[in-house]
Parts: sequence; structure tokens; C-alpha cells
Amino acid sequence: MCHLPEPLHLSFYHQPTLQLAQSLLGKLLLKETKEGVAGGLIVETEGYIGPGDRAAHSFNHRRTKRTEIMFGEAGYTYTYSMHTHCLFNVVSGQIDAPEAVLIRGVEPYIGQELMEPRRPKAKKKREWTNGPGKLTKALGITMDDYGHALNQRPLWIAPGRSVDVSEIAAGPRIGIGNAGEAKDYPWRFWIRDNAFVSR
DNA sequence: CGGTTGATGTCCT
DNA sequence: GGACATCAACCGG
Repeated sequence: MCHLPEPLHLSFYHQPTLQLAQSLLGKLLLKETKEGVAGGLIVETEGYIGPGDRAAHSFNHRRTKRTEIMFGEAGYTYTYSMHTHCLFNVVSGQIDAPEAVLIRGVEPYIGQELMEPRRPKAKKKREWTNGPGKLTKALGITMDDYGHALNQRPLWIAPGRSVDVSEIAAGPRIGIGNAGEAKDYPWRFWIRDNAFVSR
């Protein structure tokens, strides 16, 4: 790659979380490792708005080692591990407002030759990155990226392509069945008809 | 210090 | 459509 896509300024992240979740659709998420740069267009996101959101890790102001970064400035990386996987979030909201956007699906765009060997279990290309745990593996995002500012290498977000509002669909978030009334909030957003949306 | 728990992925029927 | 792997973080004691 002669010149890499330029990172968005941190001011981009200073918008309401649900609006940011939609603004992130079509943006390009990039990760540089010693093997090179891999990147994908974001096609699916979810907003998590603690402390009032039962599905958020920061529900009820729960401030722990894991959620600490969510209480800081927008535009930083919140990675967390569940089972054997690592999930990637973008911190949003004001200081002390623990909010974040989970990235659930990306469309491979740069460094696809790096992604394929990282996803040996995937039989089809769409299985490389059509899920929150899958895309982190394909891009090489790990817990080491926790707390990283997204306006610089080795992990950053660039403009990508523009997405019209008519392409955006919304619905309930996935995998939060025990979150009480919050499970029905339509805080999941995706690009309609895109093959790399998780479901 | 041990028991519980997932914002999931993969394999099996 | 359902079981289960597998582990860091969290929480109660």
C-alpha cells in the first residue's frame, strides 16, 4: 500500500452514541501488524448506553478494570474477551458517560490475503468477518489494543465509503436475552442486504 | 480463592 | 436449532 487511508480525527466520535453507531457504517476499520495492514468496511454496529442500559457492561455505573476505558474520552478502543474470543468496541459519549459502539460485522477491503489464513475454520469468504469475534480474528485485533486511540496506527478508522440513510436498517441487539426491557431497544444498525452482516 | 458467567463460534443432528 | 468449548473478569465469602 503506497499510502494508507488517513484516520478520522477524534472529533468525529463526539456525537450521540446511536448517531455515531450509524455514522460508523461504511467507515474503514484498519489494523496494522508485522504482517501488514488489514482493513474492512463496517457494515453492522450496536450501541450500548450505560448506566441506564441493562445490556451494557457499564450498567448502573459499574466501573471496573474491564469497563474503565468506557468512562473516558470518545474515540478509544474498548476490547473485551468472552469465551475464547475478543470483541471490539468504539468508546463514545462524554467523559464519565460510559457508552460504546460494538462492531459486529465488516466487509473485507484491504489485506484480504492476511485475513484468509487467520480464519481457517471459515468455508466461505463471508464467514471471515460476519460476526464480532470473527472480524477481530481476521483483522488481528486483540486485547493488546485495549485503550488505544483510534486516530493513529496500528489501529484506526478511515472514511471508507458513503452510506445513504435509505441503506441503513435498525433492530434489536443480538445475544442479550437476559437484559430485561433493554433487549428490545432497536439499537442495532446494519447496511441492508450486505453479506457480511452477522444475521 | 473458588464458583459463576457470558455483547460467541463451531460442530452436530 | 441446540450443545458445548473454554477463560478472563467479576463477585461473594
